[in-house]
Amino acid sequence: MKNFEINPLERYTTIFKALSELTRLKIMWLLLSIDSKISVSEIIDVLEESQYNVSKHLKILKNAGLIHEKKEGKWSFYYYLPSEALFDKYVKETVMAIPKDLMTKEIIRCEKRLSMRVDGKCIIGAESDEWAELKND
Amino acid sequence: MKNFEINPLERYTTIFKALSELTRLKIMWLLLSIDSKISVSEIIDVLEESQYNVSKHLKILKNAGLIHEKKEGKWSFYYYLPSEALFDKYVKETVMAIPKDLMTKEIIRCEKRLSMRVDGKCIIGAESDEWAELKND
DNA sequence: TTTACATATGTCTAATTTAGCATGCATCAA
DNA sequence: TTGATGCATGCTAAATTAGACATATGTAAA
Repeated sequence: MKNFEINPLERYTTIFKALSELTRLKIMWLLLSIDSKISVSEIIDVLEESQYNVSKHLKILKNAGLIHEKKEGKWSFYYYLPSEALFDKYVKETVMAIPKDLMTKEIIRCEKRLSMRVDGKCIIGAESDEWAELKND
Repeated sequence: MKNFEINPLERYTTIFKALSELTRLKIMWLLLSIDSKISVSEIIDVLEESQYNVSKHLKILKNAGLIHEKKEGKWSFYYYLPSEALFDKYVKETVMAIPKDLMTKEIIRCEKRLSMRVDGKCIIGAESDEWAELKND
């Protein structure tokens, strides 16, 4: 984690930088939109990105303080936790102000992927046949 | 100027990227705060950055669509022009939500520098003795 | 028409960032 | 215990970015 003691303004540039990359912006948008946590493999499926990229981008978002992580068994779940800070609230509003139709594909794939959960839990792995059947509709 | 036709989402990542660097964030904050245009040499004096850096960072902000430019004689003035787009409005609110006390030095230097204008015009150059006397108070 | 000034920009280098690949480490099931 | 799954991370090369320096362009003043 970066040391913001040296220059407190860096906390803000770090947040903007975290949102300055396409995959991270998509992840952030999804986490702000779905009112639930999501696992790494689910994000991999939704965004069709490599496991490496998703993991690393999640770490950058997390280090910026934008999202949080919770481990459950072998899964790592990431989620957005509303903050009381004014800046953080506006960051959320800003990202949510991105026109929804630019995220159509991501929304559809995310809904499909999350609907495969059993009892609200992420059960099915990234490479499952069930997802393979669904994902390219 | 970047071609946002390829992926319209890049318009948004480009804006976040423009704000992800310290000097540019300071410039943006100042332009949002001072309800007036400001010349390149005034910014150089206020932020104590090189002419090269200020020019280049201004160009990045301008290419992101965050600020605008107006040439007057040998001066180039930059300014913020409020936008009707929801995203742009929230970007402004977000930047303005940065605690003011993190910009104290910049505020003071900017007020001093702008007070040196004559008839609202930027007259005195960056290297003038008058500014040299004031700037290190 | 020189000269000074304000600004932009091209080149080089160093630092940072990104993706691909491979590997390591848990956890869980068989 | 073995193997499979979910995830993190170290290494490398490629791409991007930032700053220093030098120079070019345009304007205004002498």
